[in-house]
Amino acid sequence: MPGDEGADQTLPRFAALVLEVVQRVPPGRVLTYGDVAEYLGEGGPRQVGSVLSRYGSDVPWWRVLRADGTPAPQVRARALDHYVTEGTPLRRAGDRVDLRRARWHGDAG
DNA sequence: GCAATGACTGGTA
DNA sequence: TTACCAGCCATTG
Repeated sequence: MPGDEGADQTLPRFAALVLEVVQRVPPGRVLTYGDVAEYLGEGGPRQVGSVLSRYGSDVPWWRVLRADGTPAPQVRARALDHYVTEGTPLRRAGDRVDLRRARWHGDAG
C-alpha cells in the first residue's frame, strides 16, 4: 500500500495517533497522559499533553488527565464539569477522578 | 541542524 | 498530604 499516511492530512504523525486514541475513550472513562503514550508504544506523557493542547479541541480531551487523577490546571474547571455530566467516578473530595475505577482498559474492557 | 518548550511522571523530603 | 527535582521526547522556531 503506497503512502499509507493520509488520514489526518496536516497533523504530525504522533498527534494523529493521539487524537485517534482519545476519540475511542468511552464516556465515563479516562486515561492518563502516560497511558496514551504507552498504548501507542511511542512518545511520552508530555507529548500527549502537547498534542491535546494544540489539536485537542475536536476530541474529548477531558478524558485524558494526569497520573494523580487531576486534570491540567488551565482546564480543571471545564474538565470537572464534564466528569459530573458523564458520571465519571470521582473521589470523595469531588475535585479529582478516581483512577482506580475510571481508568479505561481499552476495548477489552 | 541545534536549542528551547511543554495540558507529564515518579521519586524523595 | 504538599513541594521540589531530574528525566523524558516530539514538535517548533
